[in-house]
Amino acid sequence: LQVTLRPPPGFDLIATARSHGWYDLPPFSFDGDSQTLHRVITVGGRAHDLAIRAVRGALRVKVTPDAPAGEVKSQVRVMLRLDEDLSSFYALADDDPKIAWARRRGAGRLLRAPTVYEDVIKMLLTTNCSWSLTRVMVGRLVDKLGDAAPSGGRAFPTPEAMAARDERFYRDEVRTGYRAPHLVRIARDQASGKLALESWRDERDAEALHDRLLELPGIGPYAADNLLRLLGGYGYLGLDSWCRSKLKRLYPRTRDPDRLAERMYRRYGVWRGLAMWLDLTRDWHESTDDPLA
DNA sequence: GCGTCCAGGTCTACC
DNA sequence: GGTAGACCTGGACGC
Repeated sequence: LQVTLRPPPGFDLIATARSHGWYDLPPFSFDGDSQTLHRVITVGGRAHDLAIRAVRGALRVKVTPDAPAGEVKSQVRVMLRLDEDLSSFYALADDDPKIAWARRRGAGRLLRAPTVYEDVIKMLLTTNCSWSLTRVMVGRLVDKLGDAAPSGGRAFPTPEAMAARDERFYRDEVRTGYRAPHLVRIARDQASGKLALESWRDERDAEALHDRLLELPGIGPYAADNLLRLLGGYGYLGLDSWCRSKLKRLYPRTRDPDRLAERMYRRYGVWRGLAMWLDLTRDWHESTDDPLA
């Protein structure tokens, strides 16, 4: 099956795919040579391969095996944020020499998973470790519990599949260390209905949502700020060791990157988290090299 | 080959 | 409300 989507004006697939590290974690992968974003999604309990390419202003999605086009389109729209309105952010950025490039480049849409659940689990696996360890932990989780697609790649595990395993499994086999009990609790609460993470996409009160994110086990300020971005709230900076070191590199005269960021992006108000992220990742969009290689 | 450090932090106990 | 210390893993680094 092949489906076609009409992206909004100015949309750029490459800038969206490589907007942050998610493209580097399965079930996403990005092929720089063919400029194709690959992804395994689950539709009707089965794993399907997607290959997403930009062709003459449209998005072409090859789906294997066939799946209902409407369901594929709706998952692609969520992942690529096709329905997000960034016009008021770009209006602010146009006056800022540091970030005015973003509109021209089509940057600003942050890639996300088709489910909030997947984003939460992955964000938890980025905490207190190197990016290479995040990649290893997510890879093992997907390999061991995800359903296989025709390509041999696997879908992200469902909450039910994850809930069926215990803490030992996440310690000894996925090797997530002290994060294991958090994974079990989030998976079981989501599978049982005690948590309803997918409904959080409809929450428009960013502060209330931020508070709820912080209540999740293993999710602290860094992870909550960044998850909120994936839910459409950009008012928090989500500073981590990578951001701080990049801020120091870009602005070597600063001694306190936290204060600098607080001051420098304040004018963006509810968009300040996005403004900072784009400022820090500008070089990712200026080169075809993989920034995470 | 071995020890140390720290990376896209969080939580608890204690002041 | 502020802070020290514990917590898994694996890659980088120095010796």
